[in-house]
Amino acid sequence: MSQHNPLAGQTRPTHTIEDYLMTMYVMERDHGEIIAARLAEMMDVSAATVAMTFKRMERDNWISGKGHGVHLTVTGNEAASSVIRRHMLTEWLLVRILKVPMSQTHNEAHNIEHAISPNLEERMRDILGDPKVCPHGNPFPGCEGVVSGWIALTDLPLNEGIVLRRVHEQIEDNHELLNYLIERNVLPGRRAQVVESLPFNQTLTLHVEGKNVTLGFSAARLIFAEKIHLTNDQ
Amino acid sequence: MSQHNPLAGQTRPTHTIEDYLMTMYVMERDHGEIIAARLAEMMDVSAATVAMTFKRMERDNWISGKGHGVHLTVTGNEAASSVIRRHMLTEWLLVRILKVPMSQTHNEAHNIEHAISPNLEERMRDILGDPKVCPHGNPFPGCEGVVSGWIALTDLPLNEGIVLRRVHEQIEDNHELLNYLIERNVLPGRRAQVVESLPFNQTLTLHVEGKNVTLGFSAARLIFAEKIHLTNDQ
DNA sequence: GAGTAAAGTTAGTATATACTAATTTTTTCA
DNA sequence: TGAAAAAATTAGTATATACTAACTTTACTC
Repeated sequence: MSQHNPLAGQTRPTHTIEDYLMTMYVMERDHGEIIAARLAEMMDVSAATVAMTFKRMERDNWISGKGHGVHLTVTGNEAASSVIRRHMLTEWLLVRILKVPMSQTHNEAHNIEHAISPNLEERMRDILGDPKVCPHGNPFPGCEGVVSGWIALTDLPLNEGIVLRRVHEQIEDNHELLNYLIERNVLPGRRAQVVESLPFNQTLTLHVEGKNVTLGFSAARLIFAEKIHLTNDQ
Repeated sequence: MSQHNPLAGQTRPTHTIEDYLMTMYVMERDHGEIIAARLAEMMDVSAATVAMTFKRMERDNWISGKGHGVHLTVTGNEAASSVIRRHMLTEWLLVRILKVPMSQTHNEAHNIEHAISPNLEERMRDILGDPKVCPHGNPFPGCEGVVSGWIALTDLPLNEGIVLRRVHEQIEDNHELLNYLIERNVLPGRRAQVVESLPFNQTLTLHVEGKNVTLGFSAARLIFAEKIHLTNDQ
């Protein structure tokens, strides 16, 4: 209803549209283009539903372009950035204040993010100290620079000291994998080493907190770390 | 969709249904019966919409009975209690942790309450110390006893020391009135005195924090206080 | 008890969101 | 380039939620 007037671009998107915008934002950020079929998979809806939703989104000026040329408009980008910020701030609130286990923060935040007003977002930022990355290490929109120096596990040299920094958004949506990682201390801030890489097997072994964890390349490509420099440590 | 199966009673109600349940719960608690026309006014929807929604609610076993005989089922009561608890815990979180002004907590919480999972509710209760009333002094479901001794301003003797305890839910939904009260320190915990009552004029004057505030009876009936006893003070 | 006012219902319409099935369009690759 | 695979679209259907307008039923009062 509110989407169907000339002010649509200014109006807050529905929860559903906010979900689409978030996913599309990350897709465009990482791959440069938006494939509706991928979106359908990630959001667990049919391709037909995505097509219909795209029509409404285009009508309401969140996106423009057709087929593989779809991209967020300026308004769409702002709306996506907004909901992603709210998501990340909510995650911090859950982790820091409410002591919600890391395995659940993403899912809980996914419900709450849509219900945060601009005023409340401001209050959260105040209390939580204006973070630049979410608890999983993914950057706030506009803070991509903070993470650009972090290197995928698959691209790191063996047996070198590293600090884990980031578990990509795509993993956050995979509950099983995320739990697997959390239970094994594959988490931002932990010191680690890549001790083995078997490209022919598409696996890699990480040493964290005294134990070895074997990861498939598909996951390892989405986990980022920083080399420990003598001058820059923590 | 989820409402349309045999497990409906077990499933979480939609946001809309949760809103209806909350309002109906308070109505039944305070007036013993549910009048659809009142509900329509309070929720700012047409009577026809309420009628249609009641049909779905009856189908899904949240309510039973017809016309003035409508009431919440046991399942409906539980669902209503649940969302009211989440609302009140959210209000405390906003007030205590995020320092959101009292004038906004109700409205902000009204969006967020629907997005709180049972696990998160538990975490909130832990962190917030299992409160028995919301920041406005309204009782958590099952804790009505805590507030039953509090007396409406209209029923208090003049010039006697009192502690304000409760601003009724009905006032929370009236933004203008709520702001008027908050700006004048008519808030739970404040000491006060009823210094004048003019039934012929349907007004009453309260002395709070060094100033006089004149209230219409319709509001004063919905504000409750406790007499200051020498033995039981705060 | 009759008549009005209040409350409740029904009919018809609209939008957001989803689905399946059937098609069409694009891509990719041999 | 031409066929198979992948992606996108259209058609038809369903549900939750809302509206207005027209009616019916109930309740209250003189």
